[in-house]
Amino acid sequence: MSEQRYEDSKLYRIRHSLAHIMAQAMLERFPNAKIAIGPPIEDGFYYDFELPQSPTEEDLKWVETRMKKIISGNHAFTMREVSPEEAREMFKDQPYKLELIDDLVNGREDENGSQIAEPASQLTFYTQDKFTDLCRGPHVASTKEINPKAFSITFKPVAGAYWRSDENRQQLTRIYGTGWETEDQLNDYLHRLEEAKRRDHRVLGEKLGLFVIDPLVGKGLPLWKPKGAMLRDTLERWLRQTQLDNGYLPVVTPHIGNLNLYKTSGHYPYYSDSQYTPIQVDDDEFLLKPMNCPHHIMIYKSEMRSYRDLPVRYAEFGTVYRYEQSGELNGLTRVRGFTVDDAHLFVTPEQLVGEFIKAARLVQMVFNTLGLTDFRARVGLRDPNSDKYVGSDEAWEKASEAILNAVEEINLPHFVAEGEAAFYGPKLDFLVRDVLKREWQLGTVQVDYNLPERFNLEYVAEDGTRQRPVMIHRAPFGSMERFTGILIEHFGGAFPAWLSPVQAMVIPVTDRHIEYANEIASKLRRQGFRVEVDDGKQRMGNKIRLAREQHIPYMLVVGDKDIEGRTVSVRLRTDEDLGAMPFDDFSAMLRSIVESQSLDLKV
RNA sequence: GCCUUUGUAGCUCAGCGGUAGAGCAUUCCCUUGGUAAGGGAAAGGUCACGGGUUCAAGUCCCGUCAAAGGCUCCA
Repeated sequence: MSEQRYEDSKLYRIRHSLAHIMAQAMLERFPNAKIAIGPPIEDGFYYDFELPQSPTEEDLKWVETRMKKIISGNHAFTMREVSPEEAREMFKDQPYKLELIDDLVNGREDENGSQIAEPASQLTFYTQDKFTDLCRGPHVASTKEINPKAFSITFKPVAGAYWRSDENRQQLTRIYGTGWETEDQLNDYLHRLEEAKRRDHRVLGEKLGLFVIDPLVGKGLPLWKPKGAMLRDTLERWLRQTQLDNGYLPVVTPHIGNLNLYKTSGHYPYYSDSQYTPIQVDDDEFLLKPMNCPHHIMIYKSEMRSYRDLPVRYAEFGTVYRYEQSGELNGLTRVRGFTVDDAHLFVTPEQLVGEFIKAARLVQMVFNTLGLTDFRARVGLRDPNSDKYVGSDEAWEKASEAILNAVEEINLPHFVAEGEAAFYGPKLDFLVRDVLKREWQLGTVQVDYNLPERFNLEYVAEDGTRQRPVMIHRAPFGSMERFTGILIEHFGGAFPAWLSPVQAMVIPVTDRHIEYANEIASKLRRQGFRVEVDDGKQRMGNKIRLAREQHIPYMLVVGDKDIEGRTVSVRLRTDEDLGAMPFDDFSAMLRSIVESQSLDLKV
C-alpha cells in the first residue's frame, strides 16, 4: 500500500483553505494590507502580509473569531480559469500578486537564468465567500468541511519573513496557524508542543544543571557545569578510544592562527563574514581558529610522507570560533565557540573510497549506539550555478563520485542536495531534528581534493614519484555542543547509564545510615562509577523524588535491613523496584550495563 | 542582521501609576522517617541596564543588552 501524499490529503486542502480564510479575515481587519502567499505546511499553514502596523493580540483574536464565523457560513470554494489580463486587473492593488502573475506568465527563472517553471497562459482563481485568491489549489469544496474548533492562529507569535525568502527584499509579517480535522487532533498537537518544551535541551540544561549561557561571558558561549561536562567528557572519551582503536592519531593545535594560514587554505575570503575580527599583534594578524583543517594540514606537511605512511589520520577535539549572526544562536545547537570532534585523513586516491566508507561506518556506529535512528543522510553536492567553490571540475567530479559510490556500497539511505557542499568539496551529512522539529547537521564526512592542492601536499609513491594525497574531513558528532544538545532532547534528560552524569544516588533511610551509604558510594566510585550520596536533611521520600527529577538511573536506598544483609535496595528511575540486592550483584549488574553501553537500565 | 514578543528573588511565576509578593531552592530549629514533597522560622530583589514623562514608574514612552518564535544565514 502506498502512503497518500500530503498534497493529496484532506488535511492539506483544509490547511490551504484556512490560509485563504485567514487572508480574507485579515483583509477585513486591515483593508490596506498587501497579501503575498499562504501555503499549507507541516502541522498547519501560514500567510504573509505587508501590514501598516504589526497586528496585536486583539487583532489576531479578532481574526481567529472572524475565521470561525466565515467557516460556519458554509461557503463553497469555487475555481475559475482566468486570463493573465483579468488576473492583473483583479490584483492591480496587490503588488506581490502582480509579481507572482508575471512569473507565472513568463515562467519562473532562478537568478542564473535557468527555467524552473513553464510559462502559463491561463491562471486559476479560488473564491470563498467574498475573497478571491490567485491559487492553483486544491481546496475543500466548502468551508463546512472545516471544523471551526480544530484550528488556531494565536498559539504562536507573528513572525517576520522576507518576500521570496530574499533578505534584500521587503520583510513581511507571517502569521502561522495550525489546523486539523478534529478538535482532539488540535489538542493533541498543542499538547505535543508542551511536551516538546519539556524536553527542550535549554530547559533541561537548567533543570539538570548541565550548562549555562551568561551574557557577561558572551552570547553563544556556553559554560559547561560539572554534570554537563561529565556527560560531554564521557562522549569524548568514548570516541577518542574508538578512534585510537581505528588507527587515528591524536594531535593538538592552538586556538588562534596567522591570518595567512586561512588565506592559503582559502577559508578567509569566503567566510570573513562569520569570523571574529582578526587580532593585530606586531605586524601580523591572527584569527581565532574558525576550523581545524589548515592546522592539521601543516602537521602533515611537516614531514616527508611515503605511500607507506598513508592513510594518515589526525584527530583532535578542536575548539573553533565562528561569529554567527545573533538571531541564529540557539542554546547548544547553534553557538559561537564549539568543539569539533575533528579528524583529517590523508589518503592515496586508491584508498579514498575504502577510507570514506570506514569513516561513514564510524558515524553510523555512533548513531546506532545511542539509538539515534531518526535521521536523514544527505549527500551535499556543489551548486552547478554558483562560483563559491574552489578547485577544478574534475576534482569535484571525482570527489562526488567517491561519495555516491561509498553510500551505495554501505546501503545508506540518503538523498542528494545540490548546493550543500563545503566550499572545498562534497560531503555526506547526518541530519537530526530537535524536539521543535528544527533540523541540525550532526555527523559529517567530506571528500576534499582541493586543500591538498592549495597546500601543495605530497607523498612519495611506490615508483618514487611525488603524488598528491586526497583529504577526508570527518566528525561523527559534528560539534560536542550541538550533539550533546540533541542528545539531551533525544533522551529527554534520561541518559543511558553509561552516559549519565550521576549513575547512582545512594539514599540513606535516616541519618544513622549515612555512614553505610558513604561506604557503598566509595566502593562504587573505586570501581569507576559516578555515584552520589544524598545526605541532606529531607526525608527519604523527598530524596527519591529529587533523584527521579534528575533522571538518575539507579536509586540505592539503604537502611537497617541493608546494613544487616550487606545489600542495596535498588529502584530504577522507571519506578521499577528491583528489591534488595547483595552489593556485589548490583555492581556486577551496573558494570555489565555500562560496559555494553546498553540503552536499557536492566541487562 | 531583520520582524514580533518577553525580561520582577537562584528557579517558576503573580503584581501593571501610589512605600516589592507566592511556591520551590538556600540557612537555622524541631522531626529519625523503608520508596513521588514532615513541621516551623529566617534570609534573599537599586523589579535586565540607561534615559525620559509624572507630585509619584516593575507598572507609561525611548534607547541598550539578553532571551524566545520566525525569516535570512550556517565552513
